[in-house]
Amino acid sequence: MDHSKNCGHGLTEIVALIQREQELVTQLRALILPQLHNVDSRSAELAVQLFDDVIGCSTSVVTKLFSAGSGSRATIEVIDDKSLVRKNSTSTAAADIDDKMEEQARPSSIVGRKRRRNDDKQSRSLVTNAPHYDGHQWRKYGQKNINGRQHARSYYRCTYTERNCSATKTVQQQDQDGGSSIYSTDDCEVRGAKYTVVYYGDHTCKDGDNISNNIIDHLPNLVDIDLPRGETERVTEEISEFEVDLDVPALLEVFNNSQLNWEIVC
DNA sequence: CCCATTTGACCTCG
DNA sequence: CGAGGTCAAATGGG
Repeated sequence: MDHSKNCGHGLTEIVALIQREQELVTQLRALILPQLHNVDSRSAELAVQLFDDVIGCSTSVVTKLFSAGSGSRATIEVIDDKSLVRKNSTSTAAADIDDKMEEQARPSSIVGRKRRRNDDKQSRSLVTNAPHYDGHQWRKYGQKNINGRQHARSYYRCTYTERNCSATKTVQQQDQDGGSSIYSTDDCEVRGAKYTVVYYGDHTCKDGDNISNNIIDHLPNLVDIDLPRGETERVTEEISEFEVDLDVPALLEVFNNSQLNWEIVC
């Protein structure tokens, strides 16, 4: 991949900047939401939506930039795993029709069972240290070992599927350099680990106003780090601690790292 | 007993 | 056919 020496130019740089922005927003959200919820749960709810909107906007920018450039060389890094990301379908209506035709054409070997892939949903991804602090409540429905990855990928869907909420997400812990241990129980490593979170679809479950109120309450349940059972408990403990008494040093560390990355990019 | 998670089987797509 | 995504029975915790 050749790239111009000039800093700050080109699609990839812009995309990298936006990715950084998304990451920072996510971290900011992780910092603010628990605090805010203690003070005013309504504001916390509003903040969740605002954060979502901000991230959604920047994702749209990336999408537009990419389609405008339609360049072949720039690989969108906001989405770091190409297998996760299908192009955002421009013709949703057509896709809909396709879907229905497909439904009919399918051999009905599967009785009353239909598996949909996320391909036709809007996807946006970000890298974060706190994949569980996204303000929504998720239920895990699967976990998979991915080829060439040190850590399994976890699959989540919105808890409120009964309310026609089709939002799903996948969480993939990024590989550590060195790769000496597959499942490190080292606190530092767990804390410093980064996760690629890919969101599919939008939350349509926001209507009820009692939903977001208990989001934060359940945060410890949202721990989705792919560790063997015993270790999950450890992490849960750690997150609880994090929630009750924000781990400011760790967050500062994160922010400091972000600053470093900024310098690299610009 | 209810509900969330785990886990292996199954399905879909490239 | 392999890899990734989803389902659903089993399991365990509250």
